[in-house]
Amino acid sequence: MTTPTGDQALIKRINTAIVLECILRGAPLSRAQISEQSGLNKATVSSLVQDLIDGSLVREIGTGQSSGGRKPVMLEFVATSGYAIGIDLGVNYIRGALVDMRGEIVAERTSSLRDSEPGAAFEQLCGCIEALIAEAPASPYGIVGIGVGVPGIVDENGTILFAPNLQWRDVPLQRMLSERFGLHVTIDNEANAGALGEQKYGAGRSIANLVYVSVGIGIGTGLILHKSLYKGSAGYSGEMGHLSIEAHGLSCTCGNRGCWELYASEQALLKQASSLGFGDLEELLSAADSGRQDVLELFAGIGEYLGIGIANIVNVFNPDAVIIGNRMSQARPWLENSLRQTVVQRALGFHLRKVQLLFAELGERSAMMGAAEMAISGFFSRIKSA
Amino acid sequence: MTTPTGDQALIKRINTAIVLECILRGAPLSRAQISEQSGLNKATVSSLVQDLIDGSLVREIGTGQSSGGRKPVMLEFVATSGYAIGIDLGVNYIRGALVDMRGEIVAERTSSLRDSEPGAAFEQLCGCIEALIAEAPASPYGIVGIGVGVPGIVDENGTILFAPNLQWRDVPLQRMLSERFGLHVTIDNEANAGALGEQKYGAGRSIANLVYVSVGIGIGTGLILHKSLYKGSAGYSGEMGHLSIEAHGLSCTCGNRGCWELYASEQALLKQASSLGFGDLEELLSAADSGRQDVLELFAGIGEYLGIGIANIVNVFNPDAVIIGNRMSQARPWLENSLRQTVVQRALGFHLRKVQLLFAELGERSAMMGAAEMAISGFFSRIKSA
DNA sequence: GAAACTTAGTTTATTGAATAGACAAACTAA
DNA sequence: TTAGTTTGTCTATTCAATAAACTAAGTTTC
Repeated sequence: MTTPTGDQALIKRINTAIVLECILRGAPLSRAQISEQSGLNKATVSSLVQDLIDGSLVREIGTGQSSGGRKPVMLEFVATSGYAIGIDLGVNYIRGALVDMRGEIVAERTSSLRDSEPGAAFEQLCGCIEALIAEAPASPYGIVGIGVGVPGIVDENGTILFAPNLQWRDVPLQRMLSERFGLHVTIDNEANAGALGEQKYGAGRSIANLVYVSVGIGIGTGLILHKSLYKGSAGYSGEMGHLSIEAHGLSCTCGNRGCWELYASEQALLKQASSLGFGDLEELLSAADSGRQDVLELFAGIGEYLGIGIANIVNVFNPDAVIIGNRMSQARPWLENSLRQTVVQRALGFHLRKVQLLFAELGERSAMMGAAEMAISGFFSRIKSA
Repeated sequence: MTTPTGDQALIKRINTAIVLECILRGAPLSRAQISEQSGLNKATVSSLVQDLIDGSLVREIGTGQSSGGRKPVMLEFVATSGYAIGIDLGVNYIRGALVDMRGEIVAERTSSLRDSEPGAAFEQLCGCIEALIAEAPASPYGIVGIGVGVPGIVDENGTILFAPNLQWRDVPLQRMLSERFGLHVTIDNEANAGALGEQKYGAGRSIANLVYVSVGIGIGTGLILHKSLYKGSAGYSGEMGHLSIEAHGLSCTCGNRGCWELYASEQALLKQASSLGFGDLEELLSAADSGRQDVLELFAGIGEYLGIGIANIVNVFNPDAVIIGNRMSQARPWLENSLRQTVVQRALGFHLRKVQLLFAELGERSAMMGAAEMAISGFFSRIKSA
């Protein structure tokens, strides 16, 4: 009633998960190797592997190299046992992908958001999802779920409480999508999705504690602590864009003053750049690329402010890595120096021994891949508890 | 080898823990009630309870009220099955307690630290521990462990890497104490210990996500996320005293600028108060108590700066509660208004719906009780895995 | 006050998961 | 060929949880 009680089914779930994990990590490997790596008895492994084969999640792919005895039968995860949809719903675009169970992209669609009003945007979103579903090959489990990253605060029921740049309030996107498609739907904010994406498929692969800093129009952060997303008490932690770094600085629409994102986001950059005659990030990037001094100084300034906030993050979380993602990560060449210098100057020495400063490997796909990962891991946790 | 594999012993450990948890929570209750609350079968509960009785951790205390059938045999946890030592090693004091397994204080000793040089302090600490051990009644498990909270950064091996106000560096306190006493020793920093103490025995009882802000000479924080201490990658997270709240503010010894503790700690208060002719916190408290206007304004100012940092904490962690502890919590009557006002003004509205702002209930005993709790929970996790 | 119900806790037989160890299958090396 | 090795399965055993029957000890009802 209260706590999940322990019985034999629990053991089996645990051990099945261990076996599956071994296969996912170790690519082609034999039952004997799984037994050795996991510490499980050979007989146990055989039995669990058989169940996984019966469940179409694993298959035999012929014999491997002998090392002086009987040849091993190699196993691999069946990446095509099902497919997941990952969506990055941006302020002015929709980016979606159909991925297999290993996160390989099978189909991808990007379109600009024609009308950000909730009703119209929802229809466009559904269109994108339908098109992706139509491209899915036949598979044992079909579409295992839909994950969506959104630029706003999401509660534990998948309702978008507030998306400032879309001007949305209280949009129950999870319910809407699951009613429409009859599939499992997970909604989370763009930064959490990005964090998951980088942790699973990108720069932070298998790092236990990392902070993903999504620097776009605003700044969002996704926290992965002890290998899992930390969401706070009501599901909306990580609003670090509104960390105050100047107690008596600029007033922010959030009610606070001196919020980080007023100094270090794309918006902050563009505001300063407007007096130089630049209108968007792309123009600034190419100007920097061609070496314009004033633009380089602009980027260095943003880098410094990013560093101030990141030093705070490092001091608070002592993470293994901080990953800078979203649009601003494209400016890496012109940010990195001043950013690193500031962090080294400002973070406590003990932390610096270990923390890595990384840039997103998936580029603009971090959030989309993370959204897909939410769907995939949702599927795995369902089959584990069934 | 890698992952802990699941077997029947694991089930038994899990279920024993569930049963014990029920008994710890539900005070006197019967086997039948445990079965109902936990969902475990009556027979299973009977068997596990018998093991716990054999292990002296639980005892029968006679029959209870019948509700229309056979009278139940009531069970309770044997709080005196063992004792733990909890120590708060301060900058200028040593506070220690002998507590039973339920955290009731059996004996307590406080002394001022005569000489903060590591060798001398260690001897005084050992003296305190010896005296407390001598007061322990005979019990099945004896002294189950020693927990120590220290004002500094501690690594995963219980070595004090750096304690600025004690001027200690690289003191392997855990090894020193466990060699001396032959007991299990846990060391953690004072803020982590305080967080644990308040979460287990104080204002934050059974709250899942809380941030304990220890406002003393400096500011430290202890993070309890998902009901367990979050320690970061190397064991020293939570250095929020060095969160920069004024990007271009005062220079701090840590290398950063505008650190929170330069504006909101006891040290900050005393610095401002010196021009008014006050030398320590106690004088200021009594002046405030007698209504001196300038002193009240001083406290209000500190309250505001505390609020600025706490608003940041709330935005970052979305905790269920923030608990203000250590010496400055005594100033609650004169801080609370300006503090609450600032937090309400600066934290994002969504968070405020849920977050509670609390003051430490254990007062100066938070860290000591948390240290004892570290020893007790260490004991429980040992008997679970044995 | 006896019969009928209720509740507490134990006993018994069963289920199912993991395991050790025996074993068969399939290979290498000499 | 023969000896040794490695892989994977089979068999008997152990152990924890469980359902169901059962004993024990009450209360309620008429």
